[in-house]
Amino acid sequence: MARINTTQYALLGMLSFQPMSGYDLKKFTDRSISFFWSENYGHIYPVLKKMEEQKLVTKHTMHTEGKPSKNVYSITKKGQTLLSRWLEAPVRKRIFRLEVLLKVFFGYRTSIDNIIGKVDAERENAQAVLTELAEIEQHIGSHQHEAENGRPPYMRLCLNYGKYFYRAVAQWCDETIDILQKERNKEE
Amino acid sequence: MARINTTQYALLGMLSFQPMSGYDLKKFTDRSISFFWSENYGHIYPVLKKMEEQKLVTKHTMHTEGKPSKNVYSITKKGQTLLSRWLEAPVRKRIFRLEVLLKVFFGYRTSIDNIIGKVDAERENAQAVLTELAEIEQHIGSHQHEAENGRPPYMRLCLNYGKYFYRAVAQWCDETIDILQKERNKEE
DNA sequence: GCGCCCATGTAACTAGTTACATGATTCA
DNA sequence: TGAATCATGTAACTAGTTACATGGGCGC
Repeated sequence: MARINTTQYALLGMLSFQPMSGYDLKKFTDRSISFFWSENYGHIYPVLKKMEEQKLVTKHTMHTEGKPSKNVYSITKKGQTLLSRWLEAPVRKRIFRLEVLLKVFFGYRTSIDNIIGKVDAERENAQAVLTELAEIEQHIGSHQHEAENGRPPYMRLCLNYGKYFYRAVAQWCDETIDILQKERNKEE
Repeated sequence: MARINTTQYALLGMLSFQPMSGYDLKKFTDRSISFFWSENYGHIYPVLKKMEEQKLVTKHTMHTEGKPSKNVYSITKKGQTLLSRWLEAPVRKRIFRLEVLLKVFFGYRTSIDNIIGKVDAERENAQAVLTELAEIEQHIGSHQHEAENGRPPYMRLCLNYGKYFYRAVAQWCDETIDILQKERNKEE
């Protein structure tokens, strides 16, 4: 069985843009694609090491004045080939698990107010992400031409997904809170 | 650190509706809440065992004519207390990882047609889930009164989430395919 | 006789998180 | 001098998946 390490492909993809260190990769993830992807150091460093052994990346130590030196990784030809093959493979269906819906589903075992609170927290989170997305959009807006350069606006398409998704979540939260508040009033 | 085993709470919640076996729990998950939750045997059985040791559930062997006998688990008082506490705890933020967006994001490393194909598969999946949700809705529609019995329609609220979410995904897919097809035509 | 559903379980593995340990430089 | 940022890494753990092993009963 082919084992698929999604983190590996995420790192290879980022390195296909430019050589980066483990620290850089984490920063890039957190700042640019955090709304649909995350990584942590405890996973990044071991995977980089493994990829170096397999010659998918090469390591170079870089010294910058006034900063600790760092290990910068570059993707190799072999790495690029592997990345391309992964991009062509079908997307694995990952059944997502929504803890908040599990709590709503078991709502009978707790108070309506508790559930309303949980949904409200979800709403606030969705709003916060939407704000964040708007900021990223503004930021890439000013670099649009350099970044896209006549090619498909892939970053923008990802941002769109975020907007569609979190807007839908916010709407559901509003509707749900409304329904639950009416239920609560009925009880009184 | 308090360790949180979400599967454990999912199982406890389901057992709070009625006593079930490992097999029943899997069936329930697949048939009723698969659009936002999943479990597999390799996780269910060990967790049930662990919960029995901790006296959160009790096991009884049930014999049914013409069927293999099965181990039916019931939630205990202690289990109910733990479930309530979990329901009141804040929802843990689980950053979801969307493989399809990762592929879109790395679109420059492959062909537009490949990306269009991936998005199209996503669209078909969303449509299929929407159909499935409609079927579940129809099914619970006929049992509405018994199930909800004047209490908040929690199942329905979960279904609504699914509808909002997959409709949003389908819309994004349509829009994205449209944009990418125009890009492809530009290239020719 | 075959395929499907019922039913339970383990072993091996892949994936991902959290906590800890360490230490440099910059800036207020 | 202390907080923030830069930078790398390991150990221990939690979570989740896949494959395998086993076997009975039902309906066509």
